[in-house]
Amino acid sequence: MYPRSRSTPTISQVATLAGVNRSTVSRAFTRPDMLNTETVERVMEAARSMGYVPNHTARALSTGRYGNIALIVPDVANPFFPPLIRAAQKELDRLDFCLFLGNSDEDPRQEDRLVGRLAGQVEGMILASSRLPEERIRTHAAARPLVLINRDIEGIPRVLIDSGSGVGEAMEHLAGLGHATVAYVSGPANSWSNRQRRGAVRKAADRLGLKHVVVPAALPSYEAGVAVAAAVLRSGATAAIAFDDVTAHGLLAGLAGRGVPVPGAFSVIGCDDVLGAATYPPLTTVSNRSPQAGKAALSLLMEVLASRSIRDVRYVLETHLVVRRTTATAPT
Amino acid sequence: MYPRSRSTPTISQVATLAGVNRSTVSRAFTRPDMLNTETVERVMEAARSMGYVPNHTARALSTGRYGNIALIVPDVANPFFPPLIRAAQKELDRLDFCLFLGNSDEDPRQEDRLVGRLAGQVEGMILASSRLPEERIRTHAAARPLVLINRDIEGIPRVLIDSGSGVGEAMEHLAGLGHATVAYVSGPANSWSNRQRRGAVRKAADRLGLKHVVVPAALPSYEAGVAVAAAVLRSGATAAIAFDDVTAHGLLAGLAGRGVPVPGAFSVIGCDDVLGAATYPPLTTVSNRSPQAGKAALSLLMEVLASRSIRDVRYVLETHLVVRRTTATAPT
DNA sequence: CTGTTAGCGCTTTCAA
DNA sequence: TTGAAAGCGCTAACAG
Repeated sequence: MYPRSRSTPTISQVATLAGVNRSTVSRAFTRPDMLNTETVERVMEAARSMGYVPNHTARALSTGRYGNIALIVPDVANPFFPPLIRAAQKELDRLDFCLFLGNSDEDPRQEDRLVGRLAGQVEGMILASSRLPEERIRTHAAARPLVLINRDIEGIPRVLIDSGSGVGEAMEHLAGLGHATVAYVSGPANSWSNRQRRGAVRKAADRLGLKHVVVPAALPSYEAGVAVAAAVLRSGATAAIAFDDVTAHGLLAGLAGRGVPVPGAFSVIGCDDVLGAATYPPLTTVSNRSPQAGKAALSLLMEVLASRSIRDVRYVLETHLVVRRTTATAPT
Repeated sequence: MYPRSRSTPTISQVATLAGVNRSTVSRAFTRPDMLNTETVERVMEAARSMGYVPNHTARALSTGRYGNIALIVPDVANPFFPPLIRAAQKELDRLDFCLFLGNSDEDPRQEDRLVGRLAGQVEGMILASSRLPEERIRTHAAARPLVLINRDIEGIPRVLIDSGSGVGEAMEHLAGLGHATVAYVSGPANSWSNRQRRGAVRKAADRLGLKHVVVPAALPSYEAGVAVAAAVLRSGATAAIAFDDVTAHGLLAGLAGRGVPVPGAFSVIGCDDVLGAATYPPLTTVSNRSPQAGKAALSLLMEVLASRSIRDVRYVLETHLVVRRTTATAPT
């Protein structure tokens, strides 16, 4: 059996033993400077002798300061997020905060549910790549400190990884290699990053005089990438930019499965650089800024917490093209 | 500013709107069966219209049930853990629990700090691949429900991924290919999995009449794998089994950098199958059971919570060899 | 400096 | 089936 909650000494018990009022015990722990030195000592001695530890939950309920924040992501297992989570954690440790992690499984309803469940025990939240409709996000943001990653909503503090810059470079790279039409393998419909990347492809295509087609993949997953290979080939493109590295990786496999040599017969570019040089051939991709995004989002959130007010911050992280070995001259 | 009273509706506000007592609202959420069906509906309707969600913290203070559990891992960014985390999350959602995530950064002191910080707000914790000394784990386990993953301590409920079975198969595979001496590239010194894998290599080597050498890698990381390549080559082995896929992947790169063709001149086997077929050549490895481990650990923890007592459960998940393309006949 | 007095938001007897 | 009332453990005005 584990010691029941009853067995944990409360502030009152300590107060009785020390012969002071409960508030004095409270102050001995939170503002010892307000108290007589020997009073503090007496209280601390009593506390120590009983093994008293302040109850985090009671304190949180009373102060509204939870010492917790929540980070909600669509899929922990998507390699884009772990570095972001890790970076956020690192900052939180310094601040003596705890981290709630939520996994929405790419489902807006699940995400909404998580926000609700977590709301009562955190001081603020970070929504990474939120799939929620803008209106829901605004509602939540009005109720509590909230910072967005890769979601661009005016009036809500947000950190954006501008893959547009990198995607632009990718298009130039492709144009330089003589590709005339490129396919964009799209990601989740309600993903801001997806819209941004699709837009960057279109804009660059116009600027560079290339043709482009959009080939939708259901989810950002390896399997979806494999499945989309046929459609990509059918599109008449000689190169593809995929929503992310995971999808690109699947596409690579799908292409290989159809006997299409990369980069000889077809060029592929990913996004987010999460696979490193692990694919074969090593994937040309757009750089990854997710750790920086995690850190920046946390700093922003802490600022908001400190000031108790929302500034309309829009923090943008630039990306660039990382050329590896899945791109080459267009086939003739 | 985030208005305090306006922000999150409380049970009282819902009660007023629904024209019932606070306790009735409470019951509508916790024991609807105790109430008149239409009362429940009226309350729920009011709650929905205000966006009311029960406050976890207040509930916890009142009931002593926190509805939170903590999962501590050495490194979220190590691909072994995200699937495990995801699996745990999925179960928790069903149970309406929230998940605290702790990242110890492979540092026992940090892990200890996390346990302390989290202890006061969770009903139980799961320590995955804990780097803590046994004595610290026992202390923590005595104070609260605790389940271990990949750490074998008698008397504490634990889920073990038996990579021993898979490593044994790997050794047989290598022996069948004519390799006479194999290197084990070891992982973190205080990792149970590492000890287990090293032991399995030794045992199989004895059984099969092979020679084996242990080559230590500092951390389970790509970089460490690259760095260890020279030592592996120097060891006289013609094949290596690495502590995990990430290390194996680095080793592959290190070998390639030295002009050693794999599998022609050297065979490599990983562990945990976290890279899928993403490496080149696709990595022969030992299968991954981490999602099952996450799910099992959570079930175990919930059992402990329900029974309020510790059973000495030792739940073992078997693994097997996944042959891909980094192993071949020993060079002559 | 320290005690008094209200709560924080919710659950849970005990009555009605 | 529902309401009234008493806390859960702690903090925070407000006195003194």
